[in-house]
Amino acid sequence: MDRRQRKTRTAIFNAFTYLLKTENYSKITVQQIIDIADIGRTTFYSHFETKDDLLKYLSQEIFDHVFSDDLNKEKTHDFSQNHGTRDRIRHILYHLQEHMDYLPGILSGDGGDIFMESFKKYLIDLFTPSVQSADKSAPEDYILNHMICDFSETIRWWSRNPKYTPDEICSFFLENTPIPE
Amino acid sequence: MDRRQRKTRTAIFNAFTYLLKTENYSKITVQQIIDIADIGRTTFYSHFETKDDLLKYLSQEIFDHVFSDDLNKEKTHDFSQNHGTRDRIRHILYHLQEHMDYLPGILSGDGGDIFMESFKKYLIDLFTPSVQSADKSAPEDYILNHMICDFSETIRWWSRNPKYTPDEICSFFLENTPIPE
DNA sequence: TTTGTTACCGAACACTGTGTTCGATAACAG
DNA sequence: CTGTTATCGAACACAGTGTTCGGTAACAAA
Repeated sequence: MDRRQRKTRTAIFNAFTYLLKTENYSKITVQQIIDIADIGRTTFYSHFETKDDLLKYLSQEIFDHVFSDDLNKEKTHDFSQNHGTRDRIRHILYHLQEHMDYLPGILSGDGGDIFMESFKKYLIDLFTPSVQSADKSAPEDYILNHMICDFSETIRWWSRNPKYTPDEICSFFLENTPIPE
Repeated sequence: MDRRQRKTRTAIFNAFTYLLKTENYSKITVQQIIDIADIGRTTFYSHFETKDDLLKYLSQEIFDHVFSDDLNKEKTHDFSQNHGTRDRIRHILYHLQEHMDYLPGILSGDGGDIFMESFKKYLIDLFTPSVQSADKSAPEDYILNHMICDFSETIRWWSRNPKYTPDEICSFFLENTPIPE
């Protein structure tokens, strides 16, 4: 990839995350991003189709970081279906902590929908084994949805109460959303 | 209140809920509402400051309907703190079902934030007793937030799976978000 | 019925933000 | 050195917002 392309791309991402620290996604305008990234209007639109498009790529970047080695580890030693789920959750929370300063800005309103759409794909892999081994009358779909919602709400809550460690957050989560071991 | 005012007000609400049945809140424009309500532009803005403002009033209207007699019932015979919570939940779900056709349109994206801001105030009253009698290590604030999120997500799920009865939904909810009796 | 008030109308307006076009410039790769 | 490609900036059309203003018609009270 052209060095110029890389530079503008990171400049855009930096400007975007910078703005997300103090403003909700919906309130941020493309013009603001352009001004702070200090690039031409045309340049922005040659990289991303819309603001929503930009958020999709940013989300993907986050997930690549948060889930990358976690998934590898899981696939190599593939022991009983949901043993180790707790470790995986802790691991994800650990990585997620690094993005915590601008995550609230994403998770609110329309941004939340875009982010969650991708996020859910990963969480489905994480929680499906637990759902299947759970013995409940509610539809699997409901329980899965429930766990995903709990997890993402936990992250949202964490971003408002950042004093807690990933391990504490993991305990809070598992205490209130029991996962069969 | 002037009959003309009442007529336009309900015309606006009707147009709004009509649009919400097929479109998400964020995508709806004031112009669409005006066209369908068949009123002048000036008239709309003399009733509501913005689209967000309109949603706040609509939400309030919904809550007035859903929580009205429920709260009365609770205040008259005020027995042990959280006995009857299940009944109250069932009762709320029953009323909520009537608005289910346009609720998904509200709950997505920015609309969801506005709706939930008011909704939470009611749910805090509903769940706080249960949280206090729960014996958990997580902060009360976390657990309360957790329950509120579970409940609203249950409603969102229900709106996508409308074939279930309020009683079934209530069971699903309580099965996965235990409330101490 | 008359009269003063108030809601509604619609056309126009200023404003903000979006996404595109085009020609010029400068960085890049081979 | 040369052809390619990313960037730039200014201008543009467009969509949506919220306001202003003068005219009209419904209202409520005398």
